[in-house]
Amino acid sequence: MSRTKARTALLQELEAAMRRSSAQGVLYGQTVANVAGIANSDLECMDILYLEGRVTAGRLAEVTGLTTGAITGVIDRLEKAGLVRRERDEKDRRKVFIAVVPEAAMKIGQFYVPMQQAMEKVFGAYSDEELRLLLRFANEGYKGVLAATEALKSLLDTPPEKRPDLKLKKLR
Amino acid sequence: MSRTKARTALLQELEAAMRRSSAQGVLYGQTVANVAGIANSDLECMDILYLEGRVTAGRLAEVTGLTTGAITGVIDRLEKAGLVRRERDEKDRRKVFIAVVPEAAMKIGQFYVPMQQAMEKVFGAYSDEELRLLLRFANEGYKGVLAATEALKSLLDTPPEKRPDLKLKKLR
DNA sequence: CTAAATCTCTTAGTGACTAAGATATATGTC
DNA sequence: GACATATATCTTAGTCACTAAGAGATTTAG
Repeated sequence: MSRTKARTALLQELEAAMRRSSAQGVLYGQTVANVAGIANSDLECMDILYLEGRVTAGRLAEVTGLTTGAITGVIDRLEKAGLVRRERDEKDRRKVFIAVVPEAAMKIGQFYVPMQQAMEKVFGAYSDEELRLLLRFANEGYKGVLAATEALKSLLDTPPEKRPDLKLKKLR
Repeated sequence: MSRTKARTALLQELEAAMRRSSAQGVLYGQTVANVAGIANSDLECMDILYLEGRVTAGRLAEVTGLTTGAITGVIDRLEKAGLVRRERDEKDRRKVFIAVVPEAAMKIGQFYVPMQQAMEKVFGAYSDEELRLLLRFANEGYKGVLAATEALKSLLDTPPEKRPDLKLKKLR
């Protein structure tokens, strides 16, 4: 029992630590947007473009959870700033692909240097094997959060009175 | 050289994986705010109140990076929703402490259940020792991100022409 | 060839945000 | 103790990104 108790405490501490660091990560992003002089959502879209490459406007709406109308605004601003280009799909002319302009986007990349340096320092203290564990966790964590997001969204479509009444383990 | 190369690749993969999962974490938060019917910043403040306990309005502004005026709005909305209470400090009557109303805040806590369940499942696959490694990393990562945020902010105060010209290791 | 579906953009209206300053209280100096 | 300065929150006016609804353009299905 003292075994499980220790683990419970550990899990709780872990949850708090992850929330703290993830909250700080959000703040870092806000600061980058601020320094770069672009809106938060604009930066988020740049991030998606970096991770996914050339994507359609609709895909951006899907991933960010914004309406297509809002995305039009995002792209307008990013295009005006010279950070991305609209490219009509020749196969299906309804679609608009968004592509980053590499040279301009590098200016934004600069603002991630402090973060990269900090992370390099942190990672430096870990062995290859430990890093592999962290990688495994990051990937599994991603899948978990993705699934949780879907579960929560489906809750949105369920009328409140017939929701499966989530049980709280404890006061969050 | 092949050793270092493997590590470089590992670090790169790790960075991408962490960005992905942290981006998805942001989306989870947005979805919670949506389902709960409150603004994003309002939820962020609830989170801070959970992590730090009873704090002043000014502290909320400091931590979120919002102006005090914006925080007034946040608190107004949260108070109207019955989620927090304003409590004037009797020692220093200029200050206003914000305290969560536990019963009402639990309704928000519900929306974190899918996330908790997902994380429980993920964590379940790790030994106590591995979890301790993750905890160590989360704590060090937090400190790193915090420091990086400060470094970036100080960059904001430096006029662009005399910035120490950050060198990019590679296109982000 | 027409109807329905899909993708992006447009428009009008809303709400959270900032900047600047007002208000209230506290602290330091003489 | 009175006055100036500092600190903490709130108010106001104006701005900007967002949503909802629907229009326009193109593709797909019958």
